[in-house]
Amino acid sequence: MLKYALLGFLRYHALSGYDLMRLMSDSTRNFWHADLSQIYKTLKALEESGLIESTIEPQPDHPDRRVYTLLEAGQQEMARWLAQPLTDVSPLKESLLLKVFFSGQGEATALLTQLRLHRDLHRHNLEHYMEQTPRDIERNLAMVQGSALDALCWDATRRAGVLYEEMYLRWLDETINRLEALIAQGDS
Amino acid sequence: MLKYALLGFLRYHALSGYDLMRLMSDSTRNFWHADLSQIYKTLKALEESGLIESTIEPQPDHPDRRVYTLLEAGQQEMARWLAQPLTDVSPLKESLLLKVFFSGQGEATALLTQLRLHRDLHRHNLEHYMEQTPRDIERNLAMVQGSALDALCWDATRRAGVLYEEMYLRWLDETINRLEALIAQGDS
DNA sequence: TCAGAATATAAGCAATAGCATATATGCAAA
DNA sequence: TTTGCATATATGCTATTGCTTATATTCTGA
Repeated sequence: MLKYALLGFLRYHALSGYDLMRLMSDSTRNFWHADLSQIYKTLKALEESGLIESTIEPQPDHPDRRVYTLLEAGQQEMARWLAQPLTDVSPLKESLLLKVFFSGQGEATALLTQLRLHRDLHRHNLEHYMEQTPRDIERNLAMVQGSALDALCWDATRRAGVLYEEMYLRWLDETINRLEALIAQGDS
Repeated sequence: MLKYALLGFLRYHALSGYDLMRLMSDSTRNFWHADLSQIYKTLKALEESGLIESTIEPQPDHPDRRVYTLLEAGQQEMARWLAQPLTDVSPLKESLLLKVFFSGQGEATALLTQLRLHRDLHRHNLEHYMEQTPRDIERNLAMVQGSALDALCWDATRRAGVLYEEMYLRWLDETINRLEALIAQGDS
């Protein structure tokens, strides 16, 4: 679905590969991301498919950039995708939970250390989504001249990031408490 | 990381590809999953790498099954993986949120329909994690003769699934309310 | 003047994923 | 007897992912 993420952003505004990478990093990172190499490859494939086109644009103080613009075919493809209902919950992959699941085979104290580290990481993420991401979204919305519905949609996805991090922190606290209690009992 | 998921289960108990598929479906589906074809391919690769071995086991009322057993090298590889700290939060990919993000370009009412559908899907998932998954986990724990720490770890990951679904339902309610309010204002 | 960072583009390649397809055995219900 | 489903194994193949690597321009600070 990287294709649609790129078409989606280009539907707002002509952008370069590097712009797209930064937009994703700012605005969608809690639920979508892509490697820069993947972005360039997919842009190339989209151009070869006739959905977008590009031109080289010199810049005064930076290297030249390749700016991509959505073509009518790309516009229609994006509209088709948006109209298409999503009927399944997408399955998640979560590395930490996989490790927790099998950590009964390891050291409870090592798991505890791991969970404490992740609590800090998630705190940091939460802080970012509550403080920096609203600013990034506001700036990016202004840049693409988004509508009221755009604003609601973008903020709703940021809000999902906030709720997710809060949920994760609650789970981490709970699990750390359970582990501490088990260790205190001498069962490991 | 499918390799480690498979090694992890085999560390408890010799199992077939089909057993592993069912164990994953029962116990880890909120944070890990794999296609059956991938499971078979990975088991084959693990056997070729000398981490596991297999034997064919006839069954009275079912087709023969190939049972995989962990070798010492596999045991050590799993222990190495468990001891290795996970220092990054794994980035998520969430198809619905990607669609929500770009739905400012579509119809607010179509998005509303989509969100209502997902609310039902997530309710169903939550019910499953609260009712069926504890039974599956209890049965599977008994089968592998898990320790108290195993029980805590397995239940903790189920609990993460519960909290995730509750969070998601809360987010869906919130977002549906915001959309309804926007539509009532006539801004879309 | 040079090094480091930011900006900017892009290919190589191995690993992973996912869907489709194929084949077979055995049981239960119509 | 036949059909459908569960059980069970496994390959083909395309798409996607992710990490590495490469190259270049421009600016800033030491």
